[in-house]
Amino acid sequence: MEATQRPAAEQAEGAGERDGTRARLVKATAMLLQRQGYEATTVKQILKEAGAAYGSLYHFFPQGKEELAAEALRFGADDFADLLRRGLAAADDPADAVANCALSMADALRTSAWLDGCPVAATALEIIDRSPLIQRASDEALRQWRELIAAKLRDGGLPRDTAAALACTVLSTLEGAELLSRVSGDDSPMRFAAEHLATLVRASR
Amino acid sequence: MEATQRPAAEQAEGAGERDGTRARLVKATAMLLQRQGYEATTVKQILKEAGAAYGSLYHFFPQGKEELAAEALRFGADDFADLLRRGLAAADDPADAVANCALSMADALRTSAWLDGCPVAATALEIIDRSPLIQRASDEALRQWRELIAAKLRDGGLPRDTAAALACTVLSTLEGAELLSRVSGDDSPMRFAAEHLATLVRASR
DNA sequence: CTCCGTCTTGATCGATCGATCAACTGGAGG
DNA sequence: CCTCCAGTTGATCGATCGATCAAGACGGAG
Repeated sequence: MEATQRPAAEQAEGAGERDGTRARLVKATAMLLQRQGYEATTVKQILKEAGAAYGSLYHFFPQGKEELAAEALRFGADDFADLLRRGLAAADDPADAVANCALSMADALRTSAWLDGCPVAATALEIIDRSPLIQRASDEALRQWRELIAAKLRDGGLPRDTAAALACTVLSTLEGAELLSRVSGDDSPMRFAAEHLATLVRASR
Repeated sequence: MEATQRPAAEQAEGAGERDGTRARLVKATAMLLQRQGYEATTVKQILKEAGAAYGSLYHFFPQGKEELAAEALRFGADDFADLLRRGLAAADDPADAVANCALSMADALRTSAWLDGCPVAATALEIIDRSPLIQRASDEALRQWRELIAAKLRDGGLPRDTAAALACTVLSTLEGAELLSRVSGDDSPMRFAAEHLATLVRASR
């Protein structure tokens, strides 16, 4: 059985044409998970935001909210990966590149009234040991982002192991600075992170 | 055998709190908030964990779960502050002191199966813009910890502003590294943070 | 046209949520 | 002895949770 037949029009590209019901569900869920986490996000809220009905959700995601959330996290992860790629590509010097990422996040946070940051942090923290499916999706997102940063550090001349460890700390600092910024409603933690991460990267070569 | 049924702590010493039902509620709530956040923690779970009944909760906390959670966050914040104080006091050099804090957190996480870390992070992220009471308690906790770190950096000779900014990033990195460690079930992000934070502090003087 | 699989609709389900409340307990003070 | 009341108990509330399902709309194939 090689099933998987879908309308070619909707499967073709992820972007472009107006979204189908499935895509709208994923998008709406990704936004809600990013802003208020998993438990605080209700199915009703998702359906309203996506303009869909109950049955549609369970048609595309037979396992319900949990399966949809895992898919939404993967969607959000790709989105955030793009932000990192842009920030990293905007400077040759890895130190400047990392600082760019932090400043991009500071911008996104400020202009969204401290709502839009990392798409998995809130969900990941509350789901630990409660949903293997979602925890796994979160873990993969974080590893994907780490690797993006590590690659830039390697290009900058750092040895493989050094780059991997440093990339891990860079991501830690970005995530933590976002927490502090969102809670306090002030982007200075994010801007301090930009400055200090540049210092740290320079000190590591 | 029938000597004293009550702990001697009943003697009121002004503001001293007895280790009674109220204290048990706060303690149980603090633990649950730390591990699974606010929305995932149910009142029933709290009552079972604390060995209390519904009425007792609403007797001590008329505003219910939200009021109890805010109190529990303050309790947990003091607990975590003690961990930081011990880590910071264990070394004269601020760089070593900060690394100590990270390693202490790594220990606590590993020995608790990645459950016990920062007592406010999970709750803070999901509650943003949903409960001013709890968000305020989270913000105050983070500021308290920042100030503990900043004081150590000032003692190490850093100017006031420099110390404040650096303390902010130190706490960001600790929080983010805990996120990565808990999600991946691996304390290396926390240990990398220890190493890199020491490097960063040394590079800042 | 009919047939059939894909997708949508919303009423409805049982479970569980946070919260309320009247009844009760036991020790302190008169 | 009695009253008084801080503290406790658990049944019960209405609301809402995530999930289910029968019914039907829609469009392509025959």
